[in-house]
Amino acid sequence: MNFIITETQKAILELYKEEIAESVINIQETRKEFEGQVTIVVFPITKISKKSPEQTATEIGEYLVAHLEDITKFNVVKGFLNLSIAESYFLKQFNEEVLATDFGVFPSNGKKVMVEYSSPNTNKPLHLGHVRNNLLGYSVSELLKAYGYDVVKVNLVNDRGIHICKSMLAWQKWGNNETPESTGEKGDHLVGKYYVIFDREYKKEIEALKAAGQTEDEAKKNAPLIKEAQQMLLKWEQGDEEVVSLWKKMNEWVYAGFNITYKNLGVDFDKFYYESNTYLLGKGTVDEGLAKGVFFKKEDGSVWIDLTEDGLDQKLVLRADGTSVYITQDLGTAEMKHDDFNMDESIYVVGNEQDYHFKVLFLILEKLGKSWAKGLYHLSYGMVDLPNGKMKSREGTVVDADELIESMISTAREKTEELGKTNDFPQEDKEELYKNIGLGALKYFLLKVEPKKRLLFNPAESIDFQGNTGPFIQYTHARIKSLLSKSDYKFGVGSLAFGGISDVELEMILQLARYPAEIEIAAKAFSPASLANYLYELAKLFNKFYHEVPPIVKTEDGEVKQFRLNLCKKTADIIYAGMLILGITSPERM
RNA sequence: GCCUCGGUAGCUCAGUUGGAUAGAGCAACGGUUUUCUAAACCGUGGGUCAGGGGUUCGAAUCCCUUCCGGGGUACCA
Repeated sequence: MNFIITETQKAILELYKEEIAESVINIQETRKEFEGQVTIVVFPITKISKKSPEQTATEIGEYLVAHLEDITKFNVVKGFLNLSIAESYFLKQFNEEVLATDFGVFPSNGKKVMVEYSSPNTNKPLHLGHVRNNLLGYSVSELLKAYGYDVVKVNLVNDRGIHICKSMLAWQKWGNNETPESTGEKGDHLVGKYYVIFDREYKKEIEALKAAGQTEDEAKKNAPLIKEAQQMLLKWEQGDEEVVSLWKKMNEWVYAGFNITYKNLGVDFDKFYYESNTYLLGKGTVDEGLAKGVFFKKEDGSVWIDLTEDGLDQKLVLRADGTSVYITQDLGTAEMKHDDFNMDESIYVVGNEQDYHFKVLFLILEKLGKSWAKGLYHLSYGMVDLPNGKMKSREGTVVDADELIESMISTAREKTEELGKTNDFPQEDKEELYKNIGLGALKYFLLKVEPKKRLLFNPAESIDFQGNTGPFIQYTHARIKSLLSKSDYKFGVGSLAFGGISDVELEMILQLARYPAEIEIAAKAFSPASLANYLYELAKLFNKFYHEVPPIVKTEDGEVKQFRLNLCKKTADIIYAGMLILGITSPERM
């Protein structure tokens, strides 16, 4: 549409004798209720024309029709100049751009980006909140790949700390040597069970101490269990053999469990980092900061940075006893990751409760003069809430990832069998299909919402399979595939000459042509949600088209048939590719 | 208290740099299948875009302010 902007600039120069910036020309798609396809908003131009909006629009309209062959006519509604563009223009665009094999494929941009996501704690199984993180991280990675980046997916596993010791201690005390093998339980669930047991017993002790006259805070500190857990952590840090081997054993159980969940979710990683290897990092960075005068030391020996000039607070970066805090580790880890991969950009997919932490982290790295600090980005997303509030692993009020996946698949099975769609499928294919549909519904449900918004999940209401859902889009794809196979489709660029394409067909061309721009928008915003909504609009439009047009398979006119089949084929291709970016597979049949 | 992110239909959500009468889905009601998959399509009803003020030819969108909700707030990660 650039030619319209250029020509409008010329029109203004000729009519009103003034040069005008491209940005002043506000161009948009014409609303359906008006005639035309492209609209120029002329209000901003009236300042130059010194005439009424209607008169300005009319003058420009007349100029454009006279000078551009592809603009056939125009109409003016208030300050809106609606242009009708020749059908041949769109047909040409469709045949030459949209049907090209490299349509929507971005060449490499030569940049490397790291996406860090998942980052689980190894003391409990994954829940719905983690699922959102994983799907978002995976999808953003795919999106950036599609946009031309070289992507490295990493997982920084939080495999050490007091929380792990809690599970370990409870298992030692009450576990009776249970193992995943002996119980048949998934390893992460087994370990999580002891985390819950710890919390339950710990609370009992707190209550007892409170009954004995201690305050809540005292009781929390003095409970024997928490002291024992802290002892255990100390031993772990000292390399105590018994503790370390228990830690290794239980972590292995958890990893085996996570691997299954990751596989079911369809997410993967190029590299794992373990906090047990990185938690001592960052002290060198602290020294560097002190030397550069970015940090300062207090009398007690603790190290701080003053960010009050940046509207933030003073922040501790190293304790008085020389041990690190969270941000110390993250400073060190950031440097290490950069040394390892030398990436241009780095995305941290982490929940919004850490907004402040990352703001501080990035600011510190910038103040330390790290050239790569400006390429860091915190992809912050909202919590997943249940109707009665937040999920809490300790209290067992969570939607478990494995159970959720399982229930999505069985719902897909029920619905599909109810519809009788898979009666002639081999058993293996059926299971594959149910998995694709169930996960398609789940993934789309979570990804269609803008990341930063928090999201409500009501376990009592099952995730839909109709309307604005994954299965709806998958269904559209399957429908097209069926149609193409029945029509014996062969690719061929259609004629430019034939007339009479309908409104829906025109809309489809426009919607299809938008795909590369949508990838770009989504990639720049790190937002699979906008892509998801685009794909939904495309699928919806296709279904409308499918109903309005007489059966394509039986179309007599070869050119019309070819054109319509091309529309179908391209729609299926884009749905397939776009859904893959969301991590969703679109079946051939469903 | 301060910082930060949200508040759009009964519910779940779209709404790019300010543009025309704010859109979908679900739920409710009604209709569509001798034709390529009805997980579809078409229609009806449903709104003080949290409230107020301002800027503008024009505000869900920008500014100010109040209310409600989430999160953070210096030695947890």
